[in-house]
Amino acid sequence: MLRRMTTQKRMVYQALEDLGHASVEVLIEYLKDHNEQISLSTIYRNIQTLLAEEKIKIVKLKGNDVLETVKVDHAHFICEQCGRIEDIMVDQEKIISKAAKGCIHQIKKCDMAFYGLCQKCTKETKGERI
Amino acid sequence: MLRRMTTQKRMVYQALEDLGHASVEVLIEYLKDHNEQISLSTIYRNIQTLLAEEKIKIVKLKGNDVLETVKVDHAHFICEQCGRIEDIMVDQEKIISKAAKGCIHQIKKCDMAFYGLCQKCTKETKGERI
DNA sequence: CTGGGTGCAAAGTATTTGCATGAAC
DNA sequence: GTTCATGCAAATACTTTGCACCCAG
Repeated sequence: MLRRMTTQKRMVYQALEDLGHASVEVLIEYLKDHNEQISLSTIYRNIQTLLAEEKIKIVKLKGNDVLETVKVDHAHFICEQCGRIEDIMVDQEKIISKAAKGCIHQIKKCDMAFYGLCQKCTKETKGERI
Repeated sequence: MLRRMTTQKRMVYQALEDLGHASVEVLIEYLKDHNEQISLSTIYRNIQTLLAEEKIKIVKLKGNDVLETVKVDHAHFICEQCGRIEDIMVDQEKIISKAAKGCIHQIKKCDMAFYGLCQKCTKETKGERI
């Protein structure tokens, strides 16, 4: 089955590029806000199509599903206070080889998410203490 | 609001202990199969309650949500071939301190999932090649 | 042209909620 | 006894699907 690139599909993909990370809900809201001419069912269908084509992927961060375009391997940082999600680079190869040592299985790749306080929230928290 | 421990809540928690990891669907099926006297809405309500009490948590592995009881920090290994999910131990402290070096944010904890071929599937795959 | 894609509305699923009754503490 | 939890059924998401029409390749 040949996959076509359509206006709507481009809209969905572009929205995810713009947003960086987005839940289905946020993605839909974004598309509506930008007055994009696209129906709900088409959004859902294109999410499925793009997932199947591996142009986007779905990850669970802090208990919520978020979509993102497929990028080079990276980990996520999630601020527990403001909810901000950011990409961070880590040496996945090294971590995988470390983990592989204590593991009888053959590890190929990994997903990582780090949680904590972002720079902004850290400053604000310190400020409160004065 | 005082949280009570009820028969049904115990059933939900126990089922997750027994199963190790389970999607909501599998959990429901398990409870039904064991002829447990519990209604659907109570299952959902207890999942919410247990999550709020942090007695269980929800993680996304290979695109699916799974529930598990809260255990000491561990990572997950997911076999890409058979879907088997297993807990593996890794030195999270070390990984966090490594990640923290290249990051302007304050990292407190992390979630990790490793993907690959489990021991069994590795053997089977090798067998095929002979 | 032709077959995959779209919009709409309707159908499915999954999850939540209101209310009277039952059971922890 | 209170107050929270349960069961049932109804309500509310959220997502998928059937179908006629449309457009990318």
